[in-house]
Formats: sequence, structure tokens, C-alpha cells
Amino acid sequence: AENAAIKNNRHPAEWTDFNIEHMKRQHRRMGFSYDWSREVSTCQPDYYRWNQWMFIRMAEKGLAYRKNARVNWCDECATVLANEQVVNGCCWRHETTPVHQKELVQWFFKITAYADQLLDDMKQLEGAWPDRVLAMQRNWIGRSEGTEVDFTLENTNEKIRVFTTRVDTIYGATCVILAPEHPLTARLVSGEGTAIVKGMIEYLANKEPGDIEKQGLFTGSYAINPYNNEKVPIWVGNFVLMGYGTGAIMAVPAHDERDFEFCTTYGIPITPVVRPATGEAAKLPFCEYGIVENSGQWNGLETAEARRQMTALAEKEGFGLGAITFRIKDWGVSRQRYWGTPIPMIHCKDCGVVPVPDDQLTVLLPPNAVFTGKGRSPLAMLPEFLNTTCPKCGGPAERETDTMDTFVDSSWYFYRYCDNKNDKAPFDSSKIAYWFPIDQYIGGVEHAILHLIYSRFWTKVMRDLGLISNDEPAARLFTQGMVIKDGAKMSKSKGNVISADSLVDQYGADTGRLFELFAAPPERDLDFTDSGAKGAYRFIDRVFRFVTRNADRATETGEQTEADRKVLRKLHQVIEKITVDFETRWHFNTSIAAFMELINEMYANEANLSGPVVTDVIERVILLLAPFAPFVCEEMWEITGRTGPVFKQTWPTFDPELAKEDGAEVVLQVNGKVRGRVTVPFGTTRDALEALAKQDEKVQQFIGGKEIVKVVVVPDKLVNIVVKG
RNA sequence: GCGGAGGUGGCGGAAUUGGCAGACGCACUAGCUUGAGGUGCUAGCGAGUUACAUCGUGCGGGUUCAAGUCCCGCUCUCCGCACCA
Repeated sequence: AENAAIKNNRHPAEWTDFNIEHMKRQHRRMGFSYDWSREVSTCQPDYYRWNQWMFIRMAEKGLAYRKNARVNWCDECATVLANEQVVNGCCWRHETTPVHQKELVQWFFKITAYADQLLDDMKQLEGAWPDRVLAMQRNWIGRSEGTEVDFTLENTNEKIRVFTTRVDTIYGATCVILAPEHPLTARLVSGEGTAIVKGMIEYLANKEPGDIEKQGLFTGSYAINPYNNEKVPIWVGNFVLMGYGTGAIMAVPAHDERDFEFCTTYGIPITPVVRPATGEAAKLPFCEYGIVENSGQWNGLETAEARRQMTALAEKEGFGLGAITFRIKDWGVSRQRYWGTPIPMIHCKDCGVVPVPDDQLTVLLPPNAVFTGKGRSPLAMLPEFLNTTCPKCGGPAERETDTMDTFVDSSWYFYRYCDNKNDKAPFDSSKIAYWFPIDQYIGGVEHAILHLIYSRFWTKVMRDLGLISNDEPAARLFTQGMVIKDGAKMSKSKGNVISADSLVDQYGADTGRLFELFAAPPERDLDFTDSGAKGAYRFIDRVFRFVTRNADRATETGEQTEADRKVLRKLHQVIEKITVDFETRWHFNTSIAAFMELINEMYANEANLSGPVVTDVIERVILLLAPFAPFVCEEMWEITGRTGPVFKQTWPTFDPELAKEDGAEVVLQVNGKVRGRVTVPFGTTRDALEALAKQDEKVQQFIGGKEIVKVVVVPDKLVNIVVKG
């Protein structure tokens, strides 16, 4: 079949299946034992075992724990989702299915304990990870420094703790606002109010984030400001988040836009307490920073200083403290799915939650699960899985039926890769010390706050467990762009997907590869166009034609020609360029452009090339193109009588002498404008260049009768004559 | 609103260290080849001009012999987050 294809001069595009078979054959010939039918998967039972082992170690340290929580729930998946897996209020796997809240007992990883480290260690990643990924993580972790202050519920000793970053504006606080879910809300509000609060919660749950209208309800109660003992009304506000800070805020309408909006809506007074610093214009309508006023003993202080001093007072008097709040929450890892690592915990009536002993791992998934897509996890419906005995007391007990989020697998699979046959431990630490951190990690930006934050967390946990010594999983990160079609990200719901299969059917896999690499540098999104793919197809054809019709010229004799020298020079320049592109910046689009220039040069000189040179050039051309279009290169390699697979050959080297141009082309400028050019031997002296420039006819036209102010000479590059008048 | 990345021909993009703007490709135009062309080849292709001068990298300034590249100010586009107190 191979030979028939060549004889019939079949087009490369038709070779796809044929070539896959061919590659397999090559592999067998070379004695590779890779089993093409088997996919590598992280979800192997031995991997479950080490996930479970890790989970138990984390539980021992309090880093894995169980609590009752309001969690995100996707009806489509019939499972819980982590906060990171909620995108625009919808499930990350079902972009149009809104997530809603459910109250459940769930397992969590204490990623919040590492919030500061995740933030601080970004210093190690600066410049080596893309800025936008670091920015997204910083934003997601959401550290903010502020003060917690206790207001007192009027006529009681009960404290209402609020979190603020601007305690310096507390004299301007004209009300305290509670989140609808705040425990105090239920106690202060009764009758009709209860229904209103319930309405607020429902309103929030069903509203797209971004266009939520502020709703408020006066509780009828008042709170005392500990700084000035003034009483302010207590409200409930739908825009106050229970999950952030303390779930209660003080509103300073004069200096905060959101508070202003709320207070003007409900007729709550506005008291300014900050004026602009001297010499600074008032920033309207909100003066955020400046000098404190209307604030008793603090008047005249700069806002930042007031903040420090007032926090210190709160700590001294015991009604508050400096506090750091994070936006990131603990990672909910329980899933009510069948797939995923079973959580290795046992619930005993008497002993509580007991981990499965190490020597009883792996807890395997039962093979006979029934999938209803409803109710409890499939595991909970199987008595043979569910019912067990307590490892501690031997009494009857139930297994945990939740499985782990599959992001657990991806958080450390690359460590297991280094020692994947180890059945004594997750891995041998010395092997990790050899390989880690990963020199270069490549992936999509969509994982910025999912996989890329989880794996950083997991690395720190394993380090603290004494398993590894690196702080970060990957020294460098590269995020590739997406394929865009008709101005939009390819997605099934938009129906604008170009499948790899159809591209392969139409043009062949090499064309698809070459087009993708040529259309844009890899970090950028690339626009798919059919004509662009056609261009790549045409180019491969062009290379193929040249190679096949010059394939058997090796035995020709003859002198080296001028054409030979030209083509060889270009060849060596291009080898250098592609080599450097590969080793440094990965701008394969420019590599391919250079390669195209080489092919153009070969076509232009084809008639005058000598046999030995053209044979030599063809060999290296195939080697150079192979990374971009491997299938057709394997074919050309065989057609031209060469043996062994291309991918086992060594990369061509370049000879700087052959790559060198005959001379330097020097640009002649007058007042920075190009007026001529000369070709000179490399290393021509400054004086000689200046003289040459002044002799140039065109240059003389422009300097004639004018005073030469200055002459700038850059050897081998340019001469710029500056004239006046 | 906050954060990040960008703006170069009709289009995708190149210019890596401040030194010829527009490499390479697509599209387009003309010609050749062909029985035919969804093939191949040759030439042209930023604007303007008969030609030259000239103008030209989002806009306005600046530094420099020289700026797409450096500095200051603005603007628009895309992406992420967003009532985070």
C-alpha cells in the first residue's frame, strides 16, 4: 500500500489513516512497546489509593474536615460544586444551568489556611507565570486588610461585629447593615419582616449577578458605635454577603458609593468625615482619602494614619481588632458522583468519623452501581458498599459515600508520574527532588483559579507533610490561546466548532497542525479561517513536489554553483532561526515563515542547483519541517530513500560561516530618512562608511549646500548624516 | 468599579537589543500555462502622486541623530473579577 501510494503520487491529505498505521509499524520495528490501545489515565485504582492516603494525612492535620454548609448544587450534574467551579452563576460543565444553594454536610480542604502563602509565593512566579494568571489568583484569594469593630445592640450587651477596611470613616457610619442570612437578622426581624427577608434571599438566588437592586429593611433596633457612643439604626440589606467578613457592615454613605446608593434610597442620613488633603482637588462625588474631620479627637489626621491609630485604640479598649479577610473559601471536595476517588472515611454511631486504616486501602468503587441521576450518590444505594464495620470498635458502621472532586486527581498527578509504579508510597521523595519543580507547564488559562490554584495548594500541603521540598509545582507556566471562529470562542452551544476530524478529513492532520502553528504565536487566540487552512495545504504540496521531483539527483556530478551558495546560505540561516525559536520563544509562526522563505529560494534557484547540494538541502528541509508536519515528512524521508523514522534523527546543525551574508548592507540616511544603501565587507571602519555615505549620489542631493551637524555611524548597519538649513 | 492584555495594510500577522515598518501567508489585480480550472507559474499589491517630494504603526505631547519599540497624558477593544465593605 505504501509503495502504491507513492507510485500513484497520492496527495498527502489522503494519507492520514495510512500514516497512523505507518507510525505504528515504525514503532514496532524500533521495538517500542507502547500500547496504542491504552489511554493513560489518572483514575486507576492505585491512584485512588494514594488520593485516599493523602486525604487521611490531611484529615490528621485538620486540613480535611467535614462541616454542614450551604453549597453550590448543579441539578444537571446532581452534585455539589466548588466555588471555583461556578462560572457566572452556572456550572462549569453546564454553562446554562444555574447553580443553586443547598444545605449539606460536606468535606472540605482547608485551602484558606494557605491563603497567605499562596499569595506570598507568587513572588517566585512573577515573570515566569503570565501576569493575568497571577492577577486572577490574587483577585480570587482576595486578601484585604481592615478592622473588625463591635457595635453594641442597644439596651443589651450583645455585640454586632462588623468588618471594615475604613475604620477611619466610622464617625460617618449612619447605620449598621446585616446580611439577610445573619443570625441576628432572624431575631431582630419578625412578622411581615421575616417574609421580606426571605424574599431578599430568594431574589438574590435567582438574580444574575451584576444587576441586583439594593433592597433594605429597618429592623427597628439600634446599635451603639463604640468610638462615639452614638446610636445608629440596624438594617438588613440584600447586598451584604454572609460569606464575607462578618456578614455585617457599617454604612458610610458619604465616602462609599454602595452605601450612598443604599442610604439615599432609604433616607438614611449622610455625614461627611473626610475632606481632601490640602492642595488636592475634591474627587466627586466621593472623597475616599484625605484628612479626617467631624471625628472628635481624630480630626486632622491623614486617613491612613487615622486607620492605624483607631485600630490600635479598638484593640486597647477591647472592642475590635485589626483583621485580614480573604475572599477565598475552603475547597469543597465532596461529590455525589460515582466516578472519583471514594472518600476513605467510615461513620460509626459510637466513634464518629473514623478514617479507613492505611492497610485497608484502596476503597474501590463497586462495579455494579446503578445510575439514576437522582437522589443520593450511586454508592449510597449499594448496601454491600455502604455497610461495613468500624475499624475502631468493630461495630456496624457506614462508609462515606461521597467521592472526591476530580480536581483532586489533577492536583498532584504530575508528582505520581515521576514514580507511578510505587506501591509503598505515593512516590519516592528523592525522585521528586530530582524532577521538581516542573520546568515548564503548559495549559489553558481557564484553569487559572481551578487546577492552577489547587495544585499550588496541594504542593504546599505535601511539603508540610514532609513529602517534598519544593514550594511551587511549576517554575514556569505558559497559557496557550484558544481557537476563535467568526469572532467567538469555539463552543458546542454556538455551533461554530471546527472539529479536528473534519479538518483531517478535508486536508490531513499535517495541514491542520501547520495552519494552527502558522496563524498566530501560541499564546494568542487564533482565528480559524478556511482559506488559511487551504494555504497551509498548498504549502505542504509545494514542498512535496520539490522533494519528489528532485529525489534522485544524489549521484549527479558538477561544480557548486552560485545558486547552490544562495540556497545553502538561506538553509543555514533558517536552521539557526528555527532552532532559536524552539529553544527560546516558541513563535512557531515565524519559524514557519522562515521555512517558507527557504522553499521560495529553492524554487527560484531550482534549475541551477547541483545534484549533491539539492540532495543535502532536501534532507535538512525534511528534518526542519518534521516537527510541524510529521506525517508527510516521514513519507518524504522514505520516498527519498532514507531509512529510520525522522523523529529519531538528530536535529540539523547550522554552520555560521555558510549562513553569513557576503557583506553588510548599510543604510544611508540623511536626517533619519533613508536615501541610499551600500553593500560593504563586514567590519568596514566608521571612517570608511562615513566617506562612502558622503560619496553617494543620492545622499549628496540631500546634503548639498547644507551644514553637516553630526554623523552617526553604526558599523555594518547604517550611517545617518544630520544636516541643518 | 478593580485587575490583566492589547490597538501595525482589505485580513492573520512580522519587525527578538531604539537603527530600512509591513517578513511570511491569505484575499485581490493583471499576465502566462491549460480543452477546462476550486491546478501551477510570473508580476503587482499601505496612502498619495505622471513622477518626485511627502504622509503612514489608536489619539495628543515628550526624549533621541533615529521611536511600532522608551517616557507622560488620553482613548478604544478584548479577557477575568465584580455590591468583597
